[in-house]
Amino acid sequence: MAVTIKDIAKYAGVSVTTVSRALNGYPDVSEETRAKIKKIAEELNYTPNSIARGLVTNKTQTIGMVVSELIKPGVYHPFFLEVLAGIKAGLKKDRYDLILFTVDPESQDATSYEKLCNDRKVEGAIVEGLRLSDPYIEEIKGTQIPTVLIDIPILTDKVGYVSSDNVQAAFEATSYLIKLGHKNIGFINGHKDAAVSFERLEGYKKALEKNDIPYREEYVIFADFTQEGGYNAFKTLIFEHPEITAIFHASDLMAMGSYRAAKDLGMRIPEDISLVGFDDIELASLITPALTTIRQDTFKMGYTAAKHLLAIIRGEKPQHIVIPHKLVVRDSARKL
Amino acid sequence: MAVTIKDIAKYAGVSVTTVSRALNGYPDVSEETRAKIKKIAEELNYTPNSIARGLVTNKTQTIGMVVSELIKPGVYHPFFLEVLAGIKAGLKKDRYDLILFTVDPESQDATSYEKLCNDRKVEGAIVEGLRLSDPYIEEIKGTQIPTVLIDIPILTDKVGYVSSDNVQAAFEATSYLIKLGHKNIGFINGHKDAAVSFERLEGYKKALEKNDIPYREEYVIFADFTQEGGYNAFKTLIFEHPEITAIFHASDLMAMGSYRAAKDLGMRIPEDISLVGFDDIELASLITPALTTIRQDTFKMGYTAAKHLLAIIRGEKPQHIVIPHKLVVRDSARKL
DNA sequence: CTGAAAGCGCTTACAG
DNA sequence: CTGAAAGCGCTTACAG
Repeated sequence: MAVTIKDIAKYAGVSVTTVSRALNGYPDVSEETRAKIKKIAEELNYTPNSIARGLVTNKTQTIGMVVSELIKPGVYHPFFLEVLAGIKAGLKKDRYDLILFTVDPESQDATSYEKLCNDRKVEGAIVEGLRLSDPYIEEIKGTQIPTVLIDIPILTDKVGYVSSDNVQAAFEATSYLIKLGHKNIGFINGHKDAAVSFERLEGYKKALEKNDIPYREEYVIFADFTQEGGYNAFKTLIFEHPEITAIFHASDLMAMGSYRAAKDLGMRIPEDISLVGFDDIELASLITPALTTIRQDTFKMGYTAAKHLLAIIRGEKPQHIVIPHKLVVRDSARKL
Repeated sequence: MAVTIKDIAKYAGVSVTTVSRALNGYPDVSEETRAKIKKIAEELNYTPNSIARGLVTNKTQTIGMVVSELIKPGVYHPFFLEVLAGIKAGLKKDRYDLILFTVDPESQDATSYEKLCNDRKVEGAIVEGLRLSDPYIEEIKGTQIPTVLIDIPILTDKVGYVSSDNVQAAFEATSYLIKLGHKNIGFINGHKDAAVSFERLEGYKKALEKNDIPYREEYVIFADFTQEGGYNAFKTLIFEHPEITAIFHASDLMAMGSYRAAKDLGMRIPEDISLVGFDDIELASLITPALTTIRQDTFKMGYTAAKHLLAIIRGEKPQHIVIPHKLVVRDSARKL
């Protein structure tokens, strides 16, 4: 049906060996023969069969992307798309293709991480959005499959990861509020099943400490990165600690929840309460007042993850790569 | 290296033929043999090599998703993720995997649609986000590769498509404004390179016509589905036609632009101007006032596209499948 | 510079 | 119910 290397060989009057070598740019074939073969290949509209090649070379030129819960509201949802775009961009030059795996507890029962990757013979995988308690996490710690994680700190001889400097970012956000004159600063954090939550908490604490503001555990609420979580946490914080004048959030989505809660309580932003978010999702600049937040370069996270994965596949040593962030000052926090 | 069917055959003392048949559930193998083989396969942690199987069966159990401009702001961006989640869900039962192709003018010069699909031997493809002027569009009209498009009307013996009833949806949105008492209704449409723009325009016109309101071409502005486009279009409409009391938008993103423009002009929503959007992106319910809009069931669009593609691959006849939409009334339009 | 041959891991008529 | 053999489309030592 489709034209094969064999057809070309027949037309050109050479062996399939020569055709293969000519088309793959091997030097040991005369330019004349190569030209002839190339011309015929083009005329016949030949497309190499990547499956057949994959079988013999044991390389598929494919990497996997493993994510959980694609559209359930969660940590990574807001910028999944940008990370994905970054990954695709990072894979482009080396002509790797991307196969997308979405996993859930049910599928994970049936298929281990290694099996998932081996079934499709991906040469490596990028993993995003898994909770720390996810069964794949333990497996990845011991895997021999080249893997790069996003925002999940695991480093082995085959596994690296990419993330923002969450400690530093949270430190900057909190310091900014302190510089504005705030002393009673709440923190609406993500859930305890994400490494970033602990890192951001650490940054928050560091900023307080550096400015001699005592850390008060009751000012910190672990929500779940969602809007609803933020909404409830805001109310709790304000009811129980009316002296709070500013709140730092571990995600913009949770900050959106605070906007809603503030409105419900008749509080004005930033007159009555100053808010700072994390992520810089599209919404952040569109809402009124525009949200001051930490921008993560999510495209670059994806791009870097892809490049690093390719490097690991080539045999380089996995690393933790830090992607620069930035505090974006808008209108949701005021000077006290 | 990895364990193969041959290893199992050796351990079990049978031929590879029998192993293959036992593992694939063929009936013509004794239960005793099958049990033994299955047990050994499990013990050896055997994973079938899908590449090898693909080579002989000429089936890859893979479909492609073709999109352009993943993160550039555009029509499909706001709900790409949900469509994708729907596709994954639709593919799950039949155990098809998804390989993601992103295309741009440069890549399209080098690789035709057929070549893109044939290179990876995908059994079919779902296409989303191509402009009508995209070179792939013409190619898809003549392709023999099973294809399902999203929001792009092409119907051949191998190509079907899935979309909302855009005419009806725009008709309902406009009718809603008319019922509220509005007579001078502007329409900020998408660009002319999308089929949905023309369909929505038709629905807008139909609603006016049905209510004996003359259609005024100057009330319609073709923007580009983006926030900036909406912002500029709003200003133009309001400056040139201050009698306008309501505006229907072909996307929520453009409606967001109108929110911003209204704010800049000191106009209140809905007191001074009533707005209706299209899509129901997350933002729509979060912004103040919450945006009245048309909700598209984008998850279902993806799910249906996947199921339909599988059907076409099985030999069924391609169709145009319509996904139900819904007018979601919130606070951005008022009774006149 | 070129070709014959083996082999990648599987499936599938065909024969028994 | 089971096996020997051919073959899917390619790559790659090896020999010349």
